[in-house]
Amino acid sequence: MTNPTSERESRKNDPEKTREDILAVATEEFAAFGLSGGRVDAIAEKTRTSKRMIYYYFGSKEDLYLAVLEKAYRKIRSLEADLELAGMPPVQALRTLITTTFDHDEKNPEFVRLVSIENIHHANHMKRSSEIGELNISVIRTISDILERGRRDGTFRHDIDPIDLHMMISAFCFFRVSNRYTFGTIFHRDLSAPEFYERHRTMIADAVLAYVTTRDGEATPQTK
Amino acid sequence: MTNPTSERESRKNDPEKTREDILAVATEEFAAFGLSGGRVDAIAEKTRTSKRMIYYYFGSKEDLYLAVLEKAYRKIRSLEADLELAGMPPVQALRTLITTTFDHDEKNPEFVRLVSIENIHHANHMKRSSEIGELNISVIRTISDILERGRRDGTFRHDIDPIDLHMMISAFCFFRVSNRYTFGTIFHRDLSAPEFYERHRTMIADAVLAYVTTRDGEATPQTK
DNA sequence: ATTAATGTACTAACTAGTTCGTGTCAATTA
DNA sequence: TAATTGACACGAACTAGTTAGTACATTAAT
Repeated sequence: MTNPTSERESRKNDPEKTREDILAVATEEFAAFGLSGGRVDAIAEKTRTSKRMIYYYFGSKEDLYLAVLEKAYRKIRSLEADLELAGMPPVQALRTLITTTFDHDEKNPEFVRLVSIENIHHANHMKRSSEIGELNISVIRTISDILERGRRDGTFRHDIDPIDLHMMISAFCFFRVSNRYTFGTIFHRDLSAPEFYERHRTMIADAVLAYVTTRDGEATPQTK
Repeated sequence: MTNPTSERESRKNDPEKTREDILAVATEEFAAFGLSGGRVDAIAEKTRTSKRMIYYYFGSKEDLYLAVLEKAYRKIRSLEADLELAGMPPVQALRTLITTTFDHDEKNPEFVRLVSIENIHHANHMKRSSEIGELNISVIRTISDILERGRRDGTFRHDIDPIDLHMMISAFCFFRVSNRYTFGTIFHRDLSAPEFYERHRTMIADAVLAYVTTRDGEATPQTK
């Protein structure tokens, strides 16, 4: 019935490629429309395989979403690892960490969007993931080390918590990407435009460094 | 036919209350589950009225969502207006603006979530809103004025753009709330816990003030 | 020949939006 | 003053279209 003549297209099984293909398409779909907004059928259509395969490999929509999320986190983790900040003087190490974070978020808006989406869902999928739970504490050790050395050589203030500092750095870099659209609409400024890239990158690093290098007590005046 | 006996519950028409009721419930629903995740039927059930009324007053799910968003923005706008920062010395004015923003985001997580959700949707609804488009530029004027006065009396650096500074302040305050869940899961730290409130509030203000008060050229060292 | 991989066609449940009919109230008319 | 009318406010039940997930059959690989 289905094409009895010669042009019978033969199939090639390639499980890994199929899996990766689905993951890539799903990443796009979920990053674009969210978990509830993303459509399994839409993913299936954009894939060179079928919906059946999505369920064959990933079981459910939610598990597919989790796989997408895990892949995104795996990527950022490897980035932080090979920075070799331990060899640099503290100020330079911190500046490098900040600009690296900045560049990462700038270049990976889907990652930023996926994390935003996961927050809308109260991080419920992430909680179920053994993988993501473990593998993000390395940044904190890196920051602790930089802070420690900066304190010892007298350049950094003494009352900074590493997780707080990480939050501060992430906040800057993340917001610029995550809130692009509302910000752009309200202030008529396209935050993804190249003209702001260098300026914001420097500004963010300057701000964080200005903070960590202020003397403890006299930090900043409460009044003029 | 319908209950011929005495217990005929009479209906009271109260259009404004009905409208407000729907809006309040919809705000919760959309903030909790997003636009695609939020269910019109769920909203209808939690309301003391029916689904018919939602469509009667708001026309469509998307228009209801837009109404929710507009109401949220209307609220923050009124807050910024009555601050009277013009009378304060620049450093104090800026610190007040920062802590006010911080407190607002802290106390209105639904607002933060709605804005996150709107960014997932590329701010497409906001773009259609005449109301939101106009009414948020007042902050920029306020910041411009503070920066101007700070420059004149020699406390602030000269190369700061008011919109950039607003972004910086928003980023800090917003991220803490918007990324609560993923952050909490990864670092086992509940950012909504009261023990961090004062510390983060001070930290954020200190960081911004440290940045704006650094001398222009020597800002922060590129290397140690 | 047995298992792994894949495609087609389907379904059960859900979901945004609608239909149709009823209750409320205030202005108008008798 | 009592009855009438019509615009607005409201509710229950329904519909048409979608959407996540599956049953079943078929083809490749080892």
